[in-house]
Amino acid sequence: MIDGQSDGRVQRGDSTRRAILRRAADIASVEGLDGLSIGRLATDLAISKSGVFAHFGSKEELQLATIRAATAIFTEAVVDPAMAEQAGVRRVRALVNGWLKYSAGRVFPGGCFFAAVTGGSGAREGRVRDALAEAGTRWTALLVTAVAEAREFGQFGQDTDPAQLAFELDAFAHAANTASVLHGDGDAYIKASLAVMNRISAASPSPLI
Amino acid sequence: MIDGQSDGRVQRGDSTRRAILRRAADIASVEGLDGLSIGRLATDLAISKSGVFAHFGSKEELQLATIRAATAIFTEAVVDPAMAEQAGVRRVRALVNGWLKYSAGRVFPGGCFFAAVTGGSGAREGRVRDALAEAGTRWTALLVTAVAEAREFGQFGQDTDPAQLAFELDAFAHAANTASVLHGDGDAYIKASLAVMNRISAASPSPLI
DNA sequence: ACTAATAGTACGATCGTTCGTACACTTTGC
DNA sequence: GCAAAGTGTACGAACGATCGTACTATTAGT
Repeated sequence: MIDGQSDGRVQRGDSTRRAILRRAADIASVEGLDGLSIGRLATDLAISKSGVFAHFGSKEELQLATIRAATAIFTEAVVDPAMAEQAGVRRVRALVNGWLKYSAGRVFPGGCFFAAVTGGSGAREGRVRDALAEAGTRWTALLVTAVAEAREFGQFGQDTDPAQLAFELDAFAHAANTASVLHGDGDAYIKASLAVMNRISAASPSPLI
Repeated sequence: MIDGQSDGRVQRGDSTRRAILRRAADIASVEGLDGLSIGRLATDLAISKSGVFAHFGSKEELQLATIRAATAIFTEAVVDPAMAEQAGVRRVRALVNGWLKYSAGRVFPGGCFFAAVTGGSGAREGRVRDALAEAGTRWTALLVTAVAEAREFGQFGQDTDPAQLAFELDAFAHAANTASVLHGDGDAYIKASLAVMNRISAASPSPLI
């Protein structure tokens, strides 16, 4: 059959693959990408170890696939809704607030997947680190672009540096994630929201006239 | 001999113990506290595995001792110099700028030890996570206190919320650390410095009169 | 029959941990 | 002063478990 859609075997394979990756992303968000183990995944999902292994061929490939899966989940949870907003400051708000909701709502049990995984894999060299760096770069670029658009629309002052503003907003969000995960401090999200609000209004054009 | 100082055995033991912990902190700052392995430490330091093990009795105890050692290094690098400054906004600046220098200068090869180690150990339960949480709490409290003092001195407006301001300053610092470690982005420290400067001057009393 | 997904088995390596032991040093009793 | 007893550090070997990976069946869908 030419149409791969209707091969039940492949469908079954895709389904278990998805299950593996969803579980892998959850585990990694708590224990890091090195906390992943093929044997443990197999036990958790009641699959044979070799069955899990066959899907990826190596642990590094499993880690990379996990990063891709987590990226997709993140995109669906944060990026897509924000891109549905109109460009400009509304989208900037949607991105940051969506991120905060994504972290607070524990889309991954360990909070933000990338924040959890960066420590422990972010300082090493190799394809895993590169993939993480690229995911980070894409997110930053998205935020910078959104800010730049808002400035073009006159919603931020001309003296606003998009990269700088994006850096600060992202910093607030990540700080809230860390505080929540490590200290169970739910107020951190309120602090972050407040900081974001104030920072955005501070960047509004001619606030003093 | 009553004076315990002169027991050559203990001195030797302390010296190797320090060497183990220094190396352990460096490794953990790159690979996380789970990346620590007794066997690897032994190999790196040309000590027997059991020799390393004997110093701690369990891996968890090694991890806890590593956290304590890293805390001491951090305190010496960041806290002590800042506490030597006069209380108030100068000390606030010294704390944050000292932290940035500590991160940029790679006192630990993986950047900030605690940032690196929190992902992967921060979301789990147990004594290791508790120790990390406590270290974080102490640092935050230090920063909040410094801000509160500055406000008492009239260096920040009365409407300044110390916890909020501390949260934001700390967020900038950590964001710079992450960007530097993950993307090799040295400009992040400049962004963070700028953000800190602006945020502090925004909190200065009556800036618009 | 052919193919794709999964299972089964086994491998070498490394993990944390537990032994018994050797050596260096200190303290004690004579 | 000097040997005996005690203490602390480090060693080497071995343990059971788990790791990633490599094979060869087996099962199920086309």
